[in-house]
Amino acid sequence: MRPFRAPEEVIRRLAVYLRIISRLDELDNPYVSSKELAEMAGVSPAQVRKDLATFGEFGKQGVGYDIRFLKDELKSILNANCCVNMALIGVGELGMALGRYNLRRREQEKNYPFNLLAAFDVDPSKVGKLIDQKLRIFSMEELDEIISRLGIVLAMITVPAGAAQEVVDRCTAAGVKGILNFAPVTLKVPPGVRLHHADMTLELQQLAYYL
Amino acid sequence: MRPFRAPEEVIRRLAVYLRIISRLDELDNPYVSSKELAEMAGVSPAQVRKDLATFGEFGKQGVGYDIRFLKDELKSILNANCCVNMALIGVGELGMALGRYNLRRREQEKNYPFNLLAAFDVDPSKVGKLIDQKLRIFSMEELDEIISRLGIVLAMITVPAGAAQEVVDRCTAAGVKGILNFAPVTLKVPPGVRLHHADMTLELQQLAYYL
DNA sequence: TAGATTGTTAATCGATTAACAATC
DNA sequence: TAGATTGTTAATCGATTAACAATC
Repeated sequence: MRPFRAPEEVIRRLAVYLRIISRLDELDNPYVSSKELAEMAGVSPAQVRKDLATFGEFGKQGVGYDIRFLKDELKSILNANCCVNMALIGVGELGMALGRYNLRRREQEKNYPFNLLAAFDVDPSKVGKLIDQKLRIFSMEELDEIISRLGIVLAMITVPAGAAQEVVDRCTAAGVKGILNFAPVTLKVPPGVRLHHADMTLELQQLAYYL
Repeated sequence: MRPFRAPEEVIRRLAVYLRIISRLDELDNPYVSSKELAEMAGVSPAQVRKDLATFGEFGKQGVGYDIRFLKDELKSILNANCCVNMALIGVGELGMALGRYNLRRREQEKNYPFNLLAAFDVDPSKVGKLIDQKLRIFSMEELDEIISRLGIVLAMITVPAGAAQEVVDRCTAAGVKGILNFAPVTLKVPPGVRLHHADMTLELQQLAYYL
């Protein structure tokens, strides 16, 4: 049990490498070189080797990386070989679209690890309904109990900006360890909880600068 | 004509600062200190001063930053005081949700700079329809001509992963300078074009690592 | 003036790149 | 073996933090 955590740039790229080699047909060629992988990921070969070396020695000199082996190792590093239980907080239009997108990928892709188990909304007319005959919408009052009971560790937050901090506080208190926030607002989380942003407007503003 | 481009970390934080001071009431207190701004943005005061100093001297020693003045300066730096013409490529469920979200913010927020002018989809049953009685869906064949004619510089890509690269190629050929990609795939863009990713699955995979 | 806070410089930290010995 | 490619070390680059003189 080491408290070692790799830098997030490395983890992001590992996820990209995993996506790429998952699409490679290992029957065609069972090995891939850092040069090839780098080309497909849009980074340098040295970066690929450095990133992988963070977690071990996965390659063979003169040959490259065994695709099937590397795939399994990356999945193991990224916790992508087990189920990750998730909740969706806020079933507005965006939340609904993201929720259904997730359910569909979960059905269609074998080994898609993200398992959306519960949705929540303040609107009483939505509570009790099912999304795609599968995902139940609970009231906000039930949030703490459901999250604890179902062992939910990740939450996607698609509530209005003004409500986001309170939602985050309640989620983390109930045991959520990672949050993906779509609301255009800065949030605080307790130590040990990871917060990522998927804020469309912030991305657009960055793009606008470089015009 | 400045060939100077600030690092994207700085630009992202400037966008955050702008969002924060836009919510501050300058009648309450017309000045904000780097300490206060840092607290609200979740960064260090030194970072705030360094970021702002990249573009000029906006503060007064012993006093802080004039909120209204800083707001205008940040808007000017980020190109957020003029209209930015955008297109939406791919009107699936996610594209529809993002498009409508944008139209709504454009209506409700004065000075929201992003102007969604056209949507595109391959599905003939969607072509010709309007989204929220405002945004017309064009066929993919019309993409090049519409983008050039309307002066569209940013594109949000919400097509399936397999179609994304071709869409990007056509957009950039037609004059698009910035792309926000929602498809789970690595893309190549020509020099001078900026590409950002808003890939939910990649974010979730990163979060899963830190569990 | 005295207290506060900026702008800036220097020190630190961390990530990327380049190079190459090890070795399949 | 000869050629290829890894894992790793050292060099480079860039970003963050700390400290403080300038000055409102």
